[in-house]
Amino acid sequence: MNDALPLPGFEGLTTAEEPRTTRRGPTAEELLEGLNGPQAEAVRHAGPPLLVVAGAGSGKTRVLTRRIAWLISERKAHPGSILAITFTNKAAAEMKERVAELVGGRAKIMWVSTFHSSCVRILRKEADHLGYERLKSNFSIYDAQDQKRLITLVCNDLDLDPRRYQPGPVLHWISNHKNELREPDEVAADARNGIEESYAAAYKLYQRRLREANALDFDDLIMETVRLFQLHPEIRETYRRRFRHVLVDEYQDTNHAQYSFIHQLCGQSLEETDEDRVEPAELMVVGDADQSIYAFRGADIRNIMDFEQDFPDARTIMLEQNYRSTQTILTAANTVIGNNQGRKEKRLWSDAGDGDKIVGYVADTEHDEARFVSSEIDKLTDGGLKAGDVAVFYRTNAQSRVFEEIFIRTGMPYKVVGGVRFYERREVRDALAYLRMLVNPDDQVSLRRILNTPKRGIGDRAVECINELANREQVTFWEALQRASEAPGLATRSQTNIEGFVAMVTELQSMVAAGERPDVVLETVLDRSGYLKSLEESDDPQDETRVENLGELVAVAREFAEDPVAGPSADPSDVDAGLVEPGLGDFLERVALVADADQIPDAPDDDPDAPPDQGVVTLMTLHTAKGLEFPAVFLTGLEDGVFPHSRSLGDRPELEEERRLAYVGITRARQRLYVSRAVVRSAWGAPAHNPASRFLGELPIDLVDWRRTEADQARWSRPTFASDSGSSYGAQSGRGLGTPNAAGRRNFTSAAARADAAAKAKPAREIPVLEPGDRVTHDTFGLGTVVSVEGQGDKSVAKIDFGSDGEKRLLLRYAPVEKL
DNA sequence: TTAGGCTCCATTTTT
DNA sequence: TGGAGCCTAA
Repeated sequence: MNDALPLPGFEGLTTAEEPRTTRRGPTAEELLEGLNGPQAEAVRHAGPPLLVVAGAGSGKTRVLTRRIAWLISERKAHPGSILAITFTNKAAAEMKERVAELVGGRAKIMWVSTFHSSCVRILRKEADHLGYERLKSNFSIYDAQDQKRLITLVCNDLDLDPRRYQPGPVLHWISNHKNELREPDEVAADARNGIEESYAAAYKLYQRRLREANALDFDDLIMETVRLFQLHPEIRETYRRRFRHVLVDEYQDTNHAQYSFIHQLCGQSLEETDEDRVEPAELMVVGDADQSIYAFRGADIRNIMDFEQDFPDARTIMLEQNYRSTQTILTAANTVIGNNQGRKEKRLWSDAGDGDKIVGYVADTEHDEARFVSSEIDKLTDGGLKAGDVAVFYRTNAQSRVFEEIFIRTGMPYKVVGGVRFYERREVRDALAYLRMLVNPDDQVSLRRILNTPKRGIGDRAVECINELANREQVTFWEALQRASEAPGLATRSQTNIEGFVAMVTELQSMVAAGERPDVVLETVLDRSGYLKSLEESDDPQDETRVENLGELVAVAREFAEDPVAGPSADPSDVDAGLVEPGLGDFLERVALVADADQIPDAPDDDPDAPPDQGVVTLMTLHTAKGLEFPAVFLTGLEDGVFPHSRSLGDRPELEEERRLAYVGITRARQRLYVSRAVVRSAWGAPAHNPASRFLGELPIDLVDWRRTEADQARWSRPTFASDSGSSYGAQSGRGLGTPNAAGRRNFTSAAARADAAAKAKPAREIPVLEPGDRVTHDTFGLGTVVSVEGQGDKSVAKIDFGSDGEKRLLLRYAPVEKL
């Protein structure tokens, strides 16, 4: 067994300084203790690639950590030969910690991180081969916001009609191609029509601009690493030699590029003739196709479905025993997910007993729903549960507001996970943009962002002139700024302002060059740029919290400067090996890769006002909830158009992804599950009327205890409406789906509630039976032609082309549509 | 060039 | 409902 080989090419990484006094590792018995058959088998497995199909709550994290410990202490694997890839930085930190508990400090040397972090480390190390001269020390990593700014510039330069080519779709298109590892030229050659040509042109220029800015976006991090491996087999072999054990968590969420990365390391060697060829690393992937909820960002469920074909001698182990939830909850989850087609059957079971029934509630409005949730939480906490045991899930971040309002009113401590994250706040991004352009002046996006922030009299006109100079002289934007006097048509006033700016930046850069600590640089920047002052002098009350946030950012930087190894996603192995001396660039890299809500010391929210030991109620989106569990879970907003989201209605794959999301939500609950919906929900101003989510109908009827149903709702709601909210329900959109345009709204003369009840029990109006090609008329959109029809009865949804108004997807039960 | 008022627009999910 | 971008006046 070659597990104990030294690490060729990584001589710097030895375990020599590792404390030899570490207690003896755990025994085999200890490592297998408490595991069931399949779990133990996965831990002990050796040899061929292994797929562990891990149902929700089946203890996969435990299996992963035990296996890593097993590799180290039983199979004598060098910890440095282990590469474990997790989905979030948080998961990585936890895993590392838990392995360290088992085998001691040796665990530090493992690579445990996300795909992105791993790739950054490889790129840094191998930067010389990539042809970006300065890549090694100071490239910027562009996140979605930066990408958006850049693509806007690009589309501008290409004179693309901004209405037709919006940043979002263009970026999405580019991202898809990057994930498929397709270069711009390749894509351009395949373009079939004008639109695709424009997209390809945008891709090409975008990529060029990235390069000029010494920047990589998130997709590049993976793509460039794979390309590096493909172009330089000798580098790939180095890593193949180093990483003898590769473990991938959440495999169902990998995209094609990530799959290729894994394949480079663990596939059969490509050059069969190569004498040096290295046996592929031992691979274990863990995942659950039913929990794949990231297709929208390129995750390819086929990666896990086809694992056995991709790795021919692979073995599969199924973990179906659930240690988390009651049988009631599991049965519900199984039934719902059973509606998806083409999945591999898997039945979770539990010996925890049936437990309580699922509680259902139909609310009048979203406020009513929030009240219900709040009062139930009160009952639960009275009954001995802690606030921290409770979570409220919703589909979109915007839905958190009603809950926050009621929790504030009732004094229930809570925290919202996700939402506008710390690193996405404007002031934080501004500050980071300053730092980024100091480290990497070619970073045009950052530079432009802060050029006139705070206002220093360098407006659009001036930027335009500089840009022109840059293009004419073929120099970077920063170089052009330094030569502002040569810019054609630049006002003297602007020129003076620019010179002042350049002087300030130059001075700050010398600080960075001198190796000043990140926190010191940051504080100086905030001071010298006048940014802090402009906030302090502002009378906008929001700016007060902005100042506080900047203080927080300085604190983060200080913490990093003092102890770069501590904190989230620390990768001490490089630090230990002296490969990294933490400076401003490393701080920025860390921040770019860790833009994750729960990593942020948002302690002010968490600690002070929380009653000791009680914790706080957690509010989050279903996506954020993946991987977590709570004794009591509220699944809210179960309405067609909200969850499943309106954009997924009528598209089978997307709808199935929504269903997997429901599955994820349900299986987060340990003991108690609540499902609720609101008949009327205010979305962007006007109240909208949503039918019950189809997922509610998929729950086994005898498992749900309906506290309040639509029938109750119809019976009781009118007085509620009159006393509760009087005025606001006069005019309502009659359409639950489609675009709730302000124009032509249809009045519900009676309470919306009654209309819904009537529509549900016995349609108030005949539902028109439509076929593709039928001509129809709509109260708002006028004449249209039916494109397609899905679903039946009161669930049927028609896609109708209204000419200039575009195509709409309408739920026929509500849509004011008549067949002609 | 900027500030302030205005309209209009939009709402998935994120490493 | 709110935020972001546009236009106008100074």
